[in-house]
Amino acid sequence: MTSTNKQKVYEIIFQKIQHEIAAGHLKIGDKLPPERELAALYSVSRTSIREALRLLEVSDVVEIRQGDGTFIKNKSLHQVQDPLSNVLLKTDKVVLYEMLELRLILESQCAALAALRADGHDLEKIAQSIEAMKAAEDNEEAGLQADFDFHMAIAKSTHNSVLEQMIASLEPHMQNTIEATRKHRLSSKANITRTFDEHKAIYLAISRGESEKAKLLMEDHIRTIREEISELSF
Amino acid sequence: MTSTNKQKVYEIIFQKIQHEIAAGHLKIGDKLPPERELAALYSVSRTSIREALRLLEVSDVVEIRQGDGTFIKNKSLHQVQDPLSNVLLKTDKVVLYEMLELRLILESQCAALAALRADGHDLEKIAQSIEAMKAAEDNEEAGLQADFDFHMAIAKSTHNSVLEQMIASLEPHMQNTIEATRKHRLSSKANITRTFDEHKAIYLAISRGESEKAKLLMEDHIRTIREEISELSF
DNA sequence: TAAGAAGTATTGGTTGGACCAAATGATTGT
DNA sequence: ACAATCATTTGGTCCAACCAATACTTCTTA
Repeated sequence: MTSTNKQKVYEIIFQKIQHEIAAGHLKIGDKLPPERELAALYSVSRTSIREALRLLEVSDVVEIRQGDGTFIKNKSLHQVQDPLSNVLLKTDKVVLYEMLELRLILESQCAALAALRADGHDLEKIAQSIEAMKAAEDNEEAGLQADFDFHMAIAKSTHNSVLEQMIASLEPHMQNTIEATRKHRLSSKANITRTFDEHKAIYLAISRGESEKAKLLMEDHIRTIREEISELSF
Repeated sequence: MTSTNKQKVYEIIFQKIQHEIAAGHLKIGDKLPPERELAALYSVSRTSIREALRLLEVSDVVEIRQGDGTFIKNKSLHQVQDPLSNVLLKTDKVVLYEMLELRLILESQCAALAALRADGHDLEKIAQSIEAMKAAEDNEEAGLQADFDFHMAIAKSTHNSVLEQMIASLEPHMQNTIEATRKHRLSSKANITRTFDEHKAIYLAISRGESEKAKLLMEDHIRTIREEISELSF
């Protein structure tokens, strides 16, 4: 994944084909359309199809036989299905609190794991997102993005790509709660640096390898978000 | 591998680069020569180099950054020869353990929340899945389903639809690990009731509202799965 | 002198077409 | 009915060109 989070063509094709398998459209033993046909189907080059199929082969999802074809070998395991595809994303209060509860579970553990596993590069990324948020005081969109980047950087620091993907899949909801929290906090000058301070404290705990403290601070951070959102009217 | 056992060019390049790393010629952090240079070095096309690098990337041996280069990320993975188990699908082992780590995080909290929130109907569903698993001793598929239903019933008992959806999205992976664990346990009569006992203990803790105990029991349950799966992969 | 902007170079990503190689299926001959 | 041959299909490899992201260098401005 590029730092701009733009997905590569072969990654997209890789995911689409896995989705076809997960959805039952393709079953074990089935033969995929030939490469040239897939290229036409997805409107990409045959090279991109080959790269995607290579990923599927390495993932043991397909078996590729020259002169014969590409066959479905196993159900997809690598790619976590988009868990939120069936959950209506709106600011309905119940769903919002459930999301926050999920975040509490996932992100507190992310913080704990990050404290144990973050390397220098990870810590730099986390620090950068904090600085970016501070620098974006007058830029709501940049501040929003920097806030999310902070949480994403911690998820990456766990060095667990599945966990990382799971957090990434929560982005729309997180943007939503971050936006609501920031709006609330911008109403009072005393609150403006609050998020910064909370993020900073979490970062320090992670950088010092204080796993349990990082976990508790992240729990407090998300519980505080929850309290503030309950104050807001919907 | 073709039926004539003729190796593909990108497989050869993949192995050569791994050998370079294993021999110490390339170290973690080192930057590989650019793709075009590697193509000239190995007298193959840039496409073949890209396919080989893709394999290295997926194997987590290198990190590829557009506009920057290809960097050695990990030492060459030890190539496991023929897998001993046909049940455990040849997925990327790292991803499997990452999945289990995610399950540990999510499901232990599910158990904790279920202990606080499960009502009579929830408890009955959990109990039913345990009974169903016991009754399915000679029916592998039914036992597999009942095992998964157990975990799903606990997720439902949290009364958090988002969390429930998240667990449901892990079904393919969970089916896989459940199947591998069950096959291992069926090899010894003493082990046959092990899953039943573990599930029963979790159920009792949940039914008694013992949140922390339910959490710890589920952690132990999943950690045991992890250990058994690591045994199977030898 | 330092910081920021602009320009340049490097390197990975994608495309499309051509050709090679392996496997399969169809056709022909015995 | 079977074997040999040929044609077709489909994956493997190659190539050159172009696009996109990142890093580095140079220039400008305060």
